[in-house]
Amino acid sequence: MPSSTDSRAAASRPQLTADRVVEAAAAVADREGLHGVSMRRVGGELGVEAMSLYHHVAGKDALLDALADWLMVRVERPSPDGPWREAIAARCRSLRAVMRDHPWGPALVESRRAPGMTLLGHLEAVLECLHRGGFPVQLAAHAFSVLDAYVYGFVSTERSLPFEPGGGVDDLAAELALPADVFPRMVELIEQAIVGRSYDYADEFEYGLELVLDGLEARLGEGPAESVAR
Amino acid sequence: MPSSTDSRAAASRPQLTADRVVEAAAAVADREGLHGVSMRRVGGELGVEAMSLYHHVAGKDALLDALADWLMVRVERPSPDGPWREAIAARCRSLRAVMRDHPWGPALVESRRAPGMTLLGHLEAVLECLHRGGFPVQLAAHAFSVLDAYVYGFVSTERSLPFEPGGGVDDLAAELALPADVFPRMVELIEQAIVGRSYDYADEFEYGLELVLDGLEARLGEGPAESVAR
DNA sequence: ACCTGAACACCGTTCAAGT
DNA sequence: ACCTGAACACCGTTCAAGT
Repeated sequence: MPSSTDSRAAASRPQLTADRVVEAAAAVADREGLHGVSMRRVGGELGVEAMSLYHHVAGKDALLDALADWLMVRVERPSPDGPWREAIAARCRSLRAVMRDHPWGPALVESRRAPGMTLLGHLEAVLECLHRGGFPVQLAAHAFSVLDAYVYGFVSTERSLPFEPGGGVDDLAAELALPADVFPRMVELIEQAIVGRSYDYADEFEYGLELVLDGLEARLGEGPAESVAR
Repeated sequence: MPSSTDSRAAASRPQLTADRVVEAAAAVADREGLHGVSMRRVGGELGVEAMSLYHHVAGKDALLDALADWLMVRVERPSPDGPWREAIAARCRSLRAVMRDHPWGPALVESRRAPGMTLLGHLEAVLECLHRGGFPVQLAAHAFSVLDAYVYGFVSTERSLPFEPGGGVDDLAAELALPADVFPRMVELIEQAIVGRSYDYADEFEYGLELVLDGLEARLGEGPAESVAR
């Protein structure tokens, strides 16, 4: 038997690494929300004391930075080939899907100060895709800004809206205690737009996405020369 | 001298009320960020122990709900008269201005589960404005969704972007350690779109806002009858 | 080298006690 | 009625000590 790797616990407990720490943090966040991600609890997830984590991550802030990176790795980058509109639409849907699967995502990304390398690489891929699609630099900046604002905003507001997607909507107005004389438009919207037709909030996402893409396509067609000159 | 209001401290320290507690919380948030809003610190802001707050707010969660309400009170509601586009644009700019003045706003709103009465009243005003502008219910729902997603998303992403608005941008690429061979599009964007012209991120907000409003106006013009029928 | 126990300065909240 | 001190169960982080 070798003498260097003979610790008793090593067999049942694989080596602690930065990656395993981040993975554990993601698991805790998925289960208990961003609020539940504490050094002690992430340590517990790995069968280790909280203080052990400090040998692999600089601190909680660094761990959250790494967790934000973990999230962006999961977002599909737009393929630089093929029509830009399809590629960009696909990456926007992917971004939204990742945030839906990990509801703590928007709040985490929002709380981070500087963008990580994975996020920067992702943005680079988006810009490259737009560039090949014929977007001059200035218009690409606009496109990037409005697209990301829309997608992040959508996933952020989606959960705080009065109607919960997929939930029962019959007693919704009653649940919110929305008197029809004070909130007539709101009650009307809930009744007509949700009750009575199979309301899927995913359709809402697509509607806005197409609206934004239409706007960008129109401005792209207005003539790239003008954008470059001014 | 009256006997009911003779406490010594009462003169120097006005009555503690729920409103004053929320106001103090806002002051702490403005000064130290959302992270700094603790019961103990809000109490300290009022010259009172943390436990005293519990006589006026149910707990920290209730205090944060009230703080989110405090924020929405400051957002200008769209006037129901006049053209819808101007009214809606003004309220979007107001929403953004409030969030700029209180950078903890997006994270706070994002963290709240259910919308407060002030937010509901605000949404009602937006829907009423759109209704008078000729929006059928379904299109109003779309408009409301895409507009709020854009505005919230914009203020949320604005602070986590690589370029800090108003800051020095000359050494930006170096600061981010962005090698031009790995991030060519990014470096190009920073150089051409920011350095060399007076880049104001406020313009970016207007650009996207007009794009979204253009899209809504076009869909409104396509014929409201169709939206109602389907 | 990697892990840990004890310790420090913080949290939100409860509760019995003060006025 | 309103305020508070002590207490409880938590935090992130440091540091000296273990192996």
